[in-house]
Amino acid sequence: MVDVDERRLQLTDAAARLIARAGIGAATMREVAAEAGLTTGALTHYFADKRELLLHTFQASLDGRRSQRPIGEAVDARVALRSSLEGALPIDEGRRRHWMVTVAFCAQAAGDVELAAAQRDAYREFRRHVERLVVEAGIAPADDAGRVAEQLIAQADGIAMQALFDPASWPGARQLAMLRTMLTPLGL
Amino acid sequence: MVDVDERRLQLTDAAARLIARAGIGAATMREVAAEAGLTTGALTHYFADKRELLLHTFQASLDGRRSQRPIGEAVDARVALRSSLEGALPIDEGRRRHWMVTVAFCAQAAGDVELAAAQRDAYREFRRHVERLVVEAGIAPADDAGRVAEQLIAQADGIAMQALFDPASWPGARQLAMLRTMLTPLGL
DNA sequence: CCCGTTCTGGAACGTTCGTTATACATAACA
DNA sequence: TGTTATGTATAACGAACGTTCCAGAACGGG
Repeated sequence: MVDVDERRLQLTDAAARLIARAGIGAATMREVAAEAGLTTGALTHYFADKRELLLHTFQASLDGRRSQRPIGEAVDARVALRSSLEGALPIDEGRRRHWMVTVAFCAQAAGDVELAAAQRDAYREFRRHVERLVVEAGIAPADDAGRVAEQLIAQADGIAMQALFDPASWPGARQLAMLRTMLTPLGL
Repeated sequence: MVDVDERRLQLTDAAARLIARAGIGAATMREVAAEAGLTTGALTHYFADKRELLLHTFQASLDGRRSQRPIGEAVDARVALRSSLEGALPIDEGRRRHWMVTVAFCAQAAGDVELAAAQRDAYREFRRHVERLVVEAGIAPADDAGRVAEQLIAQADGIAMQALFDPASWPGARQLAMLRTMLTPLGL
C-alpha cells in the first residue's frame, strides 16, 4: 500500500528541517507531523515514540550524507577523500542541516547510552571510510592511516564548528580554502 | 545580604552539571533549583526566565574556562598557547562539562539570534586570544596569525568532537598526544 | 463486492513544563 | 524596635507536551 520507508523519510526529513530552522525545542510531535503535512496519528504509526523519531532522524541524515559520497572505483581516491571531507563542512543547506541535526542529537545523547552509542558509531564509521581512502590514495602507510584519518576529520570538523554559528565570517569558499590549506601538506 | 553573583553561580553551576549528566532535557527549572539545593522561587528571583538561565549558564561556563588560562607575562607565550588549546579538549570533568553545555547551548541557539550571537562571539573571542598568543610566540607573522589561530582552534575542536562521545577510544593522553602531533609542525 | 488490514485524522488524557502569585522568613536601616 | 526591602519556599495556573485511543477512510485479497 504505502511505501513505509518513504513515509518515514518524509517524517524524518520534516523533523530535520524543523530542527535546523528553529532548534530542537521546536521539533514537537505535532510540529513535525504538520511540517510533513500529516498529523500525530500518522507520526506515531511509524515511530513508537519521540526518542525513536529522533534516532531515525539522525540516522536518515547520516544516510543522506553518505549517499553523496563518490562511489565505486571510478573516481580517484584523492578526489573521493577531499570530497568526503568537504562533505563535513556546512557550506550548503543540506550539509548545514546535517550539522544542526547532529548537534541537536548530541545534546539529547548526554545521559542516554543508546543515543550516545549511535553518535559514537557514526564517527567510527566515518573514520573507517576516510582511513580506507587514505590508504587507497597512498597518503600514509596502512598502519598509520587511522591517525591520519582522525587528523583529517578533526580539521574538517573544527572548521565546521567555527563556521556553524558564524556564517558571515565563514562563507563556503573560505571554509573550502582553509580545508585545502590544511590538506596540501599531505599532498592533496 | 546575599552575594548575588555567588548565588547565580551556584544556580548556573547546577544547570551545567545537570546538562552534562542528563542532557538539556533534564535541565528543567525545578530540577536545576533542586540540584542547587534551592527551589524555583529562588531560581526565578535571579533569572527572569529559562532562556536567561541558559544564557548565563553558557557565559558562566565560558568564564570558568577563561579563568583557567595562564595569565600575565610570567609564562611563555608558547606554553600559554598550548595550554589554551588543551583547554578545549574534554580531558577532565570540567572541560567535558563545558563542552556539553556548549553543545546544549548550540542546539538551543538554532533559530534564536541572540543565543547564536553569544556562541559566535565566544568563538571570536577565543580566536583573538589564540591569535595574540600566536603573535607573541612568534609562530606566524601578524598578518597571518588569524589564519593560524583558526587552524589551531579547528584542530583542537575537531579532536574534542570526536572524543566527546567516544571516551573509550579517546583517553585524555591520546587527545593530548594527537594535539601535540598537530602542533609540532608549527614548532610547538 | 465484501472483509480484514493498513493507514490517517482528530480528539482526549494525564503529566510536566515555565511561569506567576502569595506567604513567610530574614536582614538592613531608621 | 518598627518598617521596609530582600530572599526563599510553596502552591497554583494555564499551556503545551508526549502519548493513547478511536472512528473511519483507503486499500488489497478472496
